[in-house]
Parts: sequence; C-alpha cells; structure tokens
Amino acid sequence: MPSAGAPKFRRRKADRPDEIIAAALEVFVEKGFSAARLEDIAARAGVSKGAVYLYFATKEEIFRAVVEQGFAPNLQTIRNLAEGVPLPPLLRDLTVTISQPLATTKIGGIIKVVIGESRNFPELARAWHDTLVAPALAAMTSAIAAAQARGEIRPGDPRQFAISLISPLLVGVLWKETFVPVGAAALDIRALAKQHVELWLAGVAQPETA
Amino acid sequence: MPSAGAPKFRRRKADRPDEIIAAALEVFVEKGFSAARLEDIAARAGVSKGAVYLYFATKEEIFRAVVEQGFAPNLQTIRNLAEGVPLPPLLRDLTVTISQPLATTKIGGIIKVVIGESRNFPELARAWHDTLVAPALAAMTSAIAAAQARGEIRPGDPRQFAISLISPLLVGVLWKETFVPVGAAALDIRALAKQHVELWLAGVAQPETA
Amino acid sequence: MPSAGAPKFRRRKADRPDEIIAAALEVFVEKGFSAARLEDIAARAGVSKGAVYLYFATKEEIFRAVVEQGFAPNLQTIRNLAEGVPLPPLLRDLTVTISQPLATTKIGGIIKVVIGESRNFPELARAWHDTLVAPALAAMTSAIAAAQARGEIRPGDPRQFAISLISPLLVGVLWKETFVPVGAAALDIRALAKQHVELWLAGVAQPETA
Amino acid sequence: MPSAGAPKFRRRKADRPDEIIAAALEVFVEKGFSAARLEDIAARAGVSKGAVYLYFATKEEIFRAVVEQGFAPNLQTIRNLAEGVPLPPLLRDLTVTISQPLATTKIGGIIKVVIGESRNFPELARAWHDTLVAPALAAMTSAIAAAQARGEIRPGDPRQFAISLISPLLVGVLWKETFVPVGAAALDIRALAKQHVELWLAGVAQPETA
DNA sequence: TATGAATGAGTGTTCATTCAT
DNA sequence: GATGAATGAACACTCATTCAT
Repeated sequence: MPSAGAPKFRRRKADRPDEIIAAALEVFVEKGFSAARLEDIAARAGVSKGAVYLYFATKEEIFRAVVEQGFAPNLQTIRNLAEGVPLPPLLRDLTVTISQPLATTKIGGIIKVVIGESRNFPELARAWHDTLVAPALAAMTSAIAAAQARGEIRPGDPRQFAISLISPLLVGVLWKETFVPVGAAALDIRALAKQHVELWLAGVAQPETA
Repeated sequence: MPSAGAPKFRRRKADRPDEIIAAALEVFVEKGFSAARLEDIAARAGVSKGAVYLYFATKEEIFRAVVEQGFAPNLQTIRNLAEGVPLPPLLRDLTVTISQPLATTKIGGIIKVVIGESRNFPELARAWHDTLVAPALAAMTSAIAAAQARGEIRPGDPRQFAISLISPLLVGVLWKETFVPVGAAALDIRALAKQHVELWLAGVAQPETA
Repeated sequence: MPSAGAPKFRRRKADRPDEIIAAALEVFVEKGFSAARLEDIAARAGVSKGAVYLYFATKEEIFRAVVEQGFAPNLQTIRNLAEGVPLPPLLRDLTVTISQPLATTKIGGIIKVVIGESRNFPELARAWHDTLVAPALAAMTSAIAAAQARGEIRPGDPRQFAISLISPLLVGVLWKETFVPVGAAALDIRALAKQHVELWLAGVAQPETA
Repeated sequence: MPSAGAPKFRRRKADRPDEIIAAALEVFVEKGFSAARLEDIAARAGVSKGAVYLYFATKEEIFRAVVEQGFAPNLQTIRNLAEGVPLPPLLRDLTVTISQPLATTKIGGIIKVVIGESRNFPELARAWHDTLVAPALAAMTSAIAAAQARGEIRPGDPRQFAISLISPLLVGVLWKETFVPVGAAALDIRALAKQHVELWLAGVAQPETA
C-alpha cells in the first residue's frame, strides 16, 4: 500500500527540514532575524511550533541553515570562471547564467538578510564572504587581470573593474527586495545585466590607440 | 547664547535629541531595529532610559527620526544634477562630491538599515525611495537622456545606464558595512568611484563611427 | 506458560509495568517529580515514550505507582512487632531485619522522594504516613509502653523513645541518598544500627535502683 | 518629609532581595525547585515577575541564594562545640540552643529542599555538607572522642554516637515539614530533644563496672 | 501492541514603556 | 527635567500527551 505511489496526506519526515527552511527564509527576509516569530515560521511551514524543534534546536540554528543553504547552489557558478577564455563571450554567457537565478530564486532575500544581520551573526557574514563573495571576486579579478595581460582590456585595478561589473546585479536584487515591495518600479534584471555587460566591455576596452 | 563664550559643560538639553539619534543610529546599524535595546541606545547617548522618552514617544519614533535624518544632507546633492551640462565633467565632479560622504559619514549604515527594515517599516522605505532614491535616479536618468539627445552618449535605456553608474558606490558602501567588520579587505570607495566613472563614460560613449 | 521452559527473550509484556516503575523510581529519585522527563523514564525502561502510556495514563500515575509500590515489602515487617516479647532480643533481631533492606534496596530513594514531593502529592504523603509510618510508630510506641508497664524500661514518653530508636536509620538512608552522591563519606547503616540499638537499650534501661 | 519616619508605601530597594528570597523559600519548600513557578514567587514577594529579574538573573540563582542564606545563621552554633567541657552539661545546653531554631525557623524547609534537590544541584548539597554538616559532625565526633579519652563515655565509634545523638532532631524537622502538613500529629521537637539527650547520655555512659 | 512525530499549553526570561521620586 | 525601579506583554523553548502508522 505504501508502494502505491499516491503521495500520502502526511508528508515524509525527511521533507520537513526543507519546508521549515523555506518558510523561515521567507519570514527572515520579511522581518529580519529578531522580529521573526517562531510561530510564524512554523505556521508558514504548516507545522506546530513544537515540530520545528524536532528538527532545529534553536531559532539561530534555523537561521544558520537558511543562510548556509544559500551557498550550495552558487558555489558551482563561481568555478565556471575560466581564465584562458576571451572575456566578451564568457561574460555574455555568464550574464545569462547568473542573472537568471538572481531574478527568479530567493537568493536576493538571503543576500539582504546576510547584510542586515551581518553584525549579529558575524560568522555567517564571514562564511559568506570567505566562501562565496571573496572567491567569486577573486576569480573575476584574476580573469580580468589575465585579459589585461593578454592586452584585451585596458590597464586599471582589476578588482575595481570586477566590482564595476557585478555591482548592478547586486543592486538589482536589493532593489527588488527593498523598493519593489513598497511600490517602486520593477527592474528587469536580465535586461539590465545585458546592457551593463556591453557597457562594461566597451568601458574596459583598449582605447583605439592609433 | 550657545555661541556666546565657551559653555562650561556641553550637553545642553537642546542637543539631547540629536545625541540620542546619533547613538540610536549606531545601535540600529549594529543590531537592526528589533534587536536594538533601548537601554543600549540610552547608555550610548549618555542618558537614562527614562530620558529617552522625554524626547521620543516610542522606539519606532527614534528609528523614524534616525532614518529621516539621513535624508536632509543628501537632498541638496541631488538637485545639483543640471541637465544642460556635458556629462563627463559633471560626473567627474559629482563623483568626488558623492563618494566623499559615502566614505566618511554614517550614510552607509542608514542605507543598510533601511534595506534591512524595509519590510518592517515600509513607509520609511517608501519615503526613502520617493524622496531620495527615485528623484536621484530620475534626475540622472533624464540627464543621461538629455545627453543622449545631444548625441553625447550612445543609445540605450537611460535608467539602466544610471543604475550602471551608481551601483558600485552603493555596493562599496554596503561592503564597508557588511564585510569589512568581519575581516574583509577594505574598499577604497573614492578610487573605485573614480575608475568606475571613467569606465562608464567610455562604456556609454558613442562608438567611433567614422 | 511463562514458567514453561526458558523464554527465548525476556521482557514479556507482563513485565513492562514493573520495568517502567523501576526506571521511573530511579529518575524520580534523581530529579524529583517535576524535573523527571517521561522520555528519560521510557528510555531507561527500554521502551518508547508511547509505550509508557499503554500502561499508565499520566506521569502522576506512574509516580503514584512508584510510591505505592514502596509500601508492600515493608508492611509485613511492621506487623512483626510483637508486644509481649522482651525488647532487647526483639530489637536486636529487628535491627538486622530492617537495616538490611534500608541499606540495599531502593527504599531510601522512595523515602527521599516522598519527603520532597509531600506538598505536591499530599495524598501520597498521607498514605505513607497512615499506612506505613504511623502504624509502625504506633506499634513501636505500644511495644515500648508495654515494656515500660512490665518495668523493663524506664518511664518517659514512649513515642519519643520510639523516634529516638528509629531516627538514625532514617538519617542513614537520607545520608546515603543525599550526601554520598556528592562525595561524602559513606555510612555503614548496619553497623550504625547495631551500635545505636545498644545505646538505646542502655539509655532506656531502668536506672540501677538498688 | 522622607525623614518623618512614617514607612513609605513603596519599600526600599534594598529590602527586595530578602523579600524575594523569603518568598522563594516558601514556594521552593512547597513545590520543589522545578515545580515552583517564578510568577508565584514574585506574587508572594508582592512584586511583578519582571522585578524579580532586577535582583536575580535566573531562577537557579534565586534557589542558590535561598539555600546559601540557610548557612549563615547556623555556622556559629557549630563553633560552640568546645572539646574540654564535660559532655552532659554541654549537651543539655546545646539541646536548647539548637532545638529552638529548628522548631521555629525555616531551616527545616531548607533541609528538606536541599535533600530533595541534591541531585539537581549537587554543588549546593556539597556546600551544605562541606560547610555545615560535615564540620558539625566532625566537631561532635571529636568532642565525643575526647570524652571517651577522658573516660566519661564508653567505647564505641564516636561518629556513630554523634549520629545517634542528632538524628532525632533531623527527623523531627522533616516530620514537621513532611507529615504535619498532611495531617500527622505534631512533634514537640524541644521535648523530644530533651528526652533524647538524657537517653543518649545514659546510653553512652560507662557501664557501672564494679 | 508499539512507535515516535506532532501538538500546544505552560513557563522562564527579555525589554519597551511607565511613573514615583 | 531626569532617573531607574517596576510592570507585564511577548516570545523562545520544553515536554506531557496524543495519534497515525
């Protein structure tokens, strides 16, 4: 009977943690860590307050799980930054690959929460920095430096070039999380990314020195 | 009277509200609204808990005062965006004017807090958007559109161009508030601004159509 | 059937209640009623939490069972206090009979728990008093009074004499439960009982009136 | 006006801790540590729940204060056990000195609580043992040993003699705390002490060896 | 029977807010 | 005005009890 394949009314125990994390993410993004009520998280996950404590020992642990779970899907993306490839096609490609999840997943909310709680949970901010942000920035920086060495792009601080490149994406997701919910005009992150990459490529191109 | 001679003891009652606001800003930036304790704010302002309530009716009101007080100094800057002026000199100028306070004042902290509490205080996020962010963006957008009309810069969505222009500054400020306190390498916002403006100007320039 | 041959696996269902009571006794003695967790009792009894509820309706009921079960083995001892017998041999005998279980069984723990929870479970304290303590004391008191009537022991309040007689045993048991677990020197209850009975007999003896 | 001597409605801050400790003692004796509700303690002390936390950080800390406060008044009594004095007058004296507070103060309740919570607060049980019980027992033991050396009392384990001596007092206070509240006949501790001391003195006296 | 996931009432603790001084 | 002791509503967390399997 259990093999019949029809999903049972009661969900499997194994699903609960993820359901709770998903619910918690929403609540944390809305309220921040402190103002988030455990009861809200539980309710949104469709379980009782007590059930949450079957899977997480404290509210903090839920928060950590939420933030850490924001890592995994993004780690791979970073490793795709190959150095030997000419930048223009690489970036035009990457733009699509990156702006897609930024526009559609919850990652923006996590970024917002990490920023907001960075002083209350410094280890999490540090983990995000060390595991995601710094490596990603370093990868882009060295890809840019390599392109400079090949003469493809003009001189200048490659780290600052990298920041110039990715900042609008970050601002885009924060805009979406911060101002759109209070009535601001939406931002087409993908269009923004596309136009910005062209701007950036033109901006870092070698001047046509005759 | 306050200007007449050196007052024996500073901290005249008229200064209290501002001292409280300044203290509150620090605490709110560190902890967020919910986790900020009134007692900490009072202590940092050098007054008793009860004294805070002589000037502000609730913790929320202090928060509003903190965020609203972040407006004033920036409103003027925005109005300086003249439309008739060629963009390059204007922006090179503006870069200095803007990145200076971003790098040295508390404005970064306020931005962080506004982002973090945008869902708990939507009116504040809306006020920031409507009063500061949207007008500034609109001003830049129309300045850019005007420049496009004059043929100074190439076609493209002028709002997105504007976002491309200012995003690195915003990211720089958030970086300073979020990752530097947990050990990340500092960012020279002014250098970043300078290099980025050149990148942007080059990136939006008309292609050298012969 | 249970007596036929060696049962393959012990722990037949009929044993469960006693196993639970035994486990509960340990936990109650360690923690007291309130701080005792049903889960601990279940775990120590080697059953699931739910299984406990197949045999007992509430935690209180388990507690009652534990305390009441402390009665049975002791009720008989009390009835052995014959009145017509000369006290010295009777007591020297009793000493061994009584100090044996005091030193080796869990009765000390039960006494401790009954004392500790007497206000939370007054009926239990009352039951202990009415069923065990008062009858025992009364039996001893009248045996002593009878001996006084026979001129074997000197005048004095026979109830107080009875208390003088048994107190060290009680204190010995409580000492074992209270101070030995925190590092105090152990007490040899049997030796104490032996020496104390002689002291008592000498103390209540008729002064050598020539 | 404050000097007028009329006690103000609002009690002095300095009195609160003691009032809370007194209230807590009652509740702890009635319920035990776990079952005692902070709200009950607060109510019985005539303050709000929050006020308790102005003086004690946790419920445990209140408990410790209650138990430790049970030390002080008793420490001095112990030191009065002089060794060179003949035992009979010393003990007849001591009996009054000791049974007085046992009969009238809250010490019995504290003893009961220390016994009941000895496993949950082993440091407290240990502190009681090391600071009060063991020294008192040691003092009596050596006073008895000295008397034995002087030939005043007969041979035998002096520690056991000491236990024989004090046990009825202990049992008396426990009786008062445990069984009297559930309807048992009261015990006149002072009369018990008096008769018991005589019993003990006669019991340990040198047999009239011709 | 037996399990253990789930529930939700209960309680320790915090902290914005009040108010007697 | 200024203080900080006092209040009590709010919330994280626990655990006896239930019940689907």
